[in-house]
Amino acid sequence: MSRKQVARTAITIREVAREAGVSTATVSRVLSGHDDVVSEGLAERVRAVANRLRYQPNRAARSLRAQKNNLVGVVLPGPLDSFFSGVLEGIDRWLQDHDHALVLAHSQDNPARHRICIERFVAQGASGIIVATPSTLSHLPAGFPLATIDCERSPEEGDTIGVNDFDGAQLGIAHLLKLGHRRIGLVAGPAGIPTTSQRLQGCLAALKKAGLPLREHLLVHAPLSHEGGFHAATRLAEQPKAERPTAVFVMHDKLMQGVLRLLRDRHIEIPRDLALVGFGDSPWMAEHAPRLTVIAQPSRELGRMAAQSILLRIETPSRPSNHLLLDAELVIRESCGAMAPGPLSIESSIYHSAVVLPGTKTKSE
Amino acid sequence: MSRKQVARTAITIREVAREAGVSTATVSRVLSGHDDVVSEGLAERVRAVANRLRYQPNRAARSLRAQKNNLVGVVLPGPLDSFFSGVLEGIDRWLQDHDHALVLAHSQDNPARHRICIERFVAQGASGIIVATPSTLSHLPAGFPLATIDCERSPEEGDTIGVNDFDGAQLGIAHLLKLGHRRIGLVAGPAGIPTTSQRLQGCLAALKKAGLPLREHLLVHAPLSHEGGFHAATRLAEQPKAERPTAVFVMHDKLMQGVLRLLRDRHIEIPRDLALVGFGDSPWMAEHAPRLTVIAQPSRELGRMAAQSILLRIETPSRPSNHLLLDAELVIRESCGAMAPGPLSIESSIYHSAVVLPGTKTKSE
DNA sequence: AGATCGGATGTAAACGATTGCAGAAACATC
DNA sequence: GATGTTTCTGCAATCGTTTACATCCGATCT
Repeated sequence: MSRKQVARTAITIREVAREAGVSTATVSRVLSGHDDVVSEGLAERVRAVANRLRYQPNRAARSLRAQKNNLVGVVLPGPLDSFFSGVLEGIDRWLQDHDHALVLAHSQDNPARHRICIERFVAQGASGIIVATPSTLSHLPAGFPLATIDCERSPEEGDTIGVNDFDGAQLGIAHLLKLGHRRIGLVAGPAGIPTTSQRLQGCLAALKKAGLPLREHLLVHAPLSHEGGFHAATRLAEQPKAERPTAVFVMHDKLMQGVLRLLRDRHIEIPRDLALVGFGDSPWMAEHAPRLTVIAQPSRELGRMAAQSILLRIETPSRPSNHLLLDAELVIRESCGAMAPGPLSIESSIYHSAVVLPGTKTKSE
Repeated sequence: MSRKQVARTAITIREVAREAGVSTATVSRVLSGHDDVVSEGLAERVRAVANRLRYQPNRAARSLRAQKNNLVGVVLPGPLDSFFSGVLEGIDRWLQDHDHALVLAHSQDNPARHRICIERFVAQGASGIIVATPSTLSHLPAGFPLATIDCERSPEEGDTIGVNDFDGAQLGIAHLLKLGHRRIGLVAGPAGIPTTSQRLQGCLAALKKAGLPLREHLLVHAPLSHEGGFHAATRLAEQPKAERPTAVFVMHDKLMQGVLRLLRDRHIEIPRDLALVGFGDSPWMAEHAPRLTVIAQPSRELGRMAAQSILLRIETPSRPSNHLLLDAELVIRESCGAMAPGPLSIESSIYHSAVVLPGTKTKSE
């Protein structure tokens, strides 16, 4: 009688209970894993019925009762570059494997919007929030589960996960030193932001360790843009010949392409005329001709750790906040001459190419 | 008496009601916009109290009651390239502006995972789903609000939003023809997938319109990878000199870098020796030296339309499914010689560069 | 004046899942 | 056989909102 219409409403625990001839309590106990108090036979029967009916517990009801929905809010800046894409993927993967869902919001690099995103997450009752945009976070309840990625924050505001920029930069310089370079140009991001200074300090430490001084005229700061990189490179190229660097460490993805442009304009060939090391994990750097040696940030790993942290904190709000620093990695490719450029190995990937006639049918419209 | 502890639980509608001296029904009516039946004075008082207490309605309860949570699931393939990032941003923006939240899941290019993602969304009671990975969708309830982006599907399964690859490709060829090129190399994706054939058909149409035949030996299919592009370009470069193309249309981001590599290996200079047109909107193509002329897909727009569609469908499940095709756009840059390469304009961006002393303090540890 | 109407507010029943508590068997112990 | 113990299952309250329905009250109409 009740199915005079096609069942438009999802099936509930009550229907499973009725069908199996038990109470809803029993069904709940079986399906929620508290089945250790239910006799095995019954449990089996209930499971069978639930399965047959394709029963899916209603999340809203569950959240209401449990006073927590398994949602984790993630706030990212506007356009997702490869770094944030990696982070996002890492977060997603961990959350999916741990029965949580990822609610995404772009702050669009707008502090007001950023604020709104966070407030909305709190209002929606998100269990926790992961933020990857440095900004003020004053407006969330004290003790709210929070993790920040790669943005320096006062440690008392939740967990922080970051990249060890200092050691990463050291790696880059050390590599160049080992290849015999002594005049190394440094193209850094804008002074004053933590990432820039960490990386710079790493460079200095590596130089010092080798007993070399910093040549101040070989250090250039630039805003994080194509043009920034271009002009920084210009400065280096305009040094008197004897002072000109034999290698350059470009400490940000966004600066690299401008640098490359200048090198091309001046017919400076990599790695013949100049060794080059980048920082970041944009895929294009791996496929650029020549392929660029870089310090790669473990972006996926970063996301994974952030997700892990936030879940731990949700579980145990009182646990002391922890602060992770993941190591960056030196990926040696062709741009320092440390690896022969060589031709692409054909066997490195399955490929095919064929000529096809233009008669191929495709449904138009 | 009730606040012997710090208020750990969020405040509810009941507290607002008590504080304002009215019933919960009244509060609900005021706050949910059905305040036209409530006298203005009371409504004002209630609003004031709610505001003072920073009352935020509980989403879970609301969802449970309303039988719909305002969540839209989005399934994307594994690593987010710039296209999908744009799509995602477009979706997010629209949803944020329309009181819905974006729940993200990566399918990691894995059909099984893809299936799981969708099932999970359905189980979580998502109001609708947006999919951008072509795959089987058989396992979702008939009539479930669904929108697909840029993957050809049978039209009865929800709304579809796509790019007009046909016209886009025509645009690219037309541009090259206008510049006087007659031998145009075509580097296409793998045969058999809809995107490839649409673009190819567009090329043919443009050639036909100009009264030119397709030169079959100048058409090469390749798998979507660096190597694919490299080998395709190799084929073209190995044509007898008289047959060698004066321009090449590379119809996929992922093929472009391989092509560029070959050109560099053979010292073929762009645009002097060869004109080049790409397809896609990867930022690196805009900043590559030389900057590449491309057919750009309106990725953000695509996302926006998908979100808009899905909300309309959620609102009116019965409405006829619609199918959008957005136009791609020709972005003329330097790689065809149609625009003088010229130096970077300094005034095009605010920049600064400075030499700083290494003494800058940064907190270590 | 009494009946009627209509506007403003409150009452209480949903929504679906979980869980403390109580009750009912089944079994052991004295 | 009565009582205690254990094991299993059901009852019913609960989470916070929304909303159909009842109620109340003042105003209008006859």
